Amino acid sequence: MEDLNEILQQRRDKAQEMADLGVDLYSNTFKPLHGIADILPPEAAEDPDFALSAGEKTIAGRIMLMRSFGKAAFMTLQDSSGRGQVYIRKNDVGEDLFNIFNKLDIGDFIGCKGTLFRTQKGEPTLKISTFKHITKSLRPLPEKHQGLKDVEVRYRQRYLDLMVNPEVRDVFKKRGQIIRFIREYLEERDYMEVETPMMHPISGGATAKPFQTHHNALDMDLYLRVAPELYLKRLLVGGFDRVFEINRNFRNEGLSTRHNPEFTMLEFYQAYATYEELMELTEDMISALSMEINNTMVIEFEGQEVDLTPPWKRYTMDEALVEIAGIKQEILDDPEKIIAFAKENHIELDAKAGPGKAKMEIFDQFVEEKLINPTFITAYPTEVSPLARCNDDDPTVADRFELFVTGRELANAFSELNDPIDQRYRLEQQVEHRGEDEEIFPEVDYDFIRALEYGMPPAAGEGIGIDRLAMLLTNSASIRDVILFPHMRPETKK
RNA sequence: GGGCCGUUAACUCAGCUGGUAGAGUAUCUGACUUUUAAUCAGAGAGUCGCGCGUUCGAUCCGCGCACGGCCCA
Repeated sequence: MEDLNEILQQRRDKAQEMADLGVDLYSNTFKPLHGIADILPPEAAEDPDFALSAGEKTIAGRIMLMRSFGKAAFMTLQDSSGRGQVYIRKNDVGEDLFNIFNKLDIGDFIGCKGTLFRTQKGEPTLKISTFKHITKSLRPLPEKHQGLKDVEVRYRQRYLDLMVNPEVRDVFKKRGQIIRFIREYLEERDYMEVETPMMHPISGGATAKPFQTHHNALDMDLYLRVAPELYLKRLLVGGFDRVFEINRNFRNEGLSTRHNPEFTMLEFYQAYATYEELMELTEDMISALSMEINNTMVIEFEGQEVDLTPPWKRYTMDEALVEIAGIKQEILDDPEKIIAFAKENHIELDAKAGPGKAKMEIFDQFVEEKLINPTFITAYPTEVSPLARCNDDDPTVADRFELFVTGRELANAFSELNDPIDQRYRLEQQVEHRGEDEEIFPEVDYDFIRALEYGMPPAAGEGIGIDRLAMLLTNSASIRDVILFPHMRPETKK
């Protein structure tokens, strides 16, 4: 027998009493016809001249609040449209139903029929002519004013968080709108949505620690994908000129306010485009998205103002290091001095790391966090861009950009390398120069090389972190606030 | 992995110099047919995260562990 505390036991006792009165505690026969906030919109409460809809209304929802007067009561009901007030009187519903009403708990679902009116204080309200109990709640809801604050409970029991914290519901509604907007935006531009494998025999497309798994029937090891890139490019080879995928990537690395082991990426590829055209597209898409979601291009994030109005600032990596970090150009021009500079600044570098890697690490440490308004950084060292096309005039840098906003990387894009000989060489170099890290498994994907040998049209491709984009547009400090069920350690039994 | 902080009733939080625990909400009982943090009267509700230690005595001090948060790597 479960050991129940007082409140849980009282709820169960009341449930039994209701059952004894002939109430089906978990019925599924009531069909709501109206959304609560649709017939009782918040603006109607503000505006005394707002005309309430006439006729009988049929709603269903969870009881969030109750104010009882003995023979009458007000309740606040909540459904997916929002909240609204209902009024019940013993005279209106009769003694039998009112007895059942007296057994209701906050948290129960009920269905109500009635008509709309305004109370003496002007609050639009549904006057109940009859109601039906729909679902019993056996646990008490969190406190009605303070809500649920304990972040651990909010993440572990997100259903509670969503139930009682309307602003959390809004964040996830916006997340859905963001993804829908991006889909429509790309489809309008003749991009086709595709799905590529989540389980890869070779972990490729990015340098990251993968999760490993095993297929029993085939007796083969597999990796959860760290990026879909190599498969999407195969589709360019196959003849789909514009493709995109919005899906999960998995990286077996630490957790932080910006990292969850599974996260959502948009990747898209466009044949005959260059990284410069993708900068234009990115500016246009994200600024339009901000208008769609927040009706403004000037948003607040963590107390600072961020202006998403295009055009956005552009720097080459060297320009950013000189102008923002104040590093002398002569250091950047000399591979030995760059590595020495990194070491002087306590940046740990792998023994085989070259000047490009050092430059990137210096950038991460001295520049990244200072890029608050959206900023494109271009001319990345080719050394750290194994899948990108080299610049025609300066092959030491790649035709690549990354986008930074609020000190965070938001997007990474480049003109794609489509020379199979060069690609094979660069991937083999990557394997050869792999670090001492035992948890990454660099391996050349020779089928990808073979695909390039058939000929991939020139193209540009980009990845945008959807979670970080959602953070930006919902003013959320932690990635856990935009992921419905963020990764947590197992709950310890209390 | 390191540093700092947190964990007390279902929820939000107090708890002094170590002396065996409090409030509001929620719940229960009673009153109340237009409230909206409804009101009024009364009541019940706790393994003070877990373990060990110090002490006559630990929610409080020390050590360890678990979970979480923030910062750093």
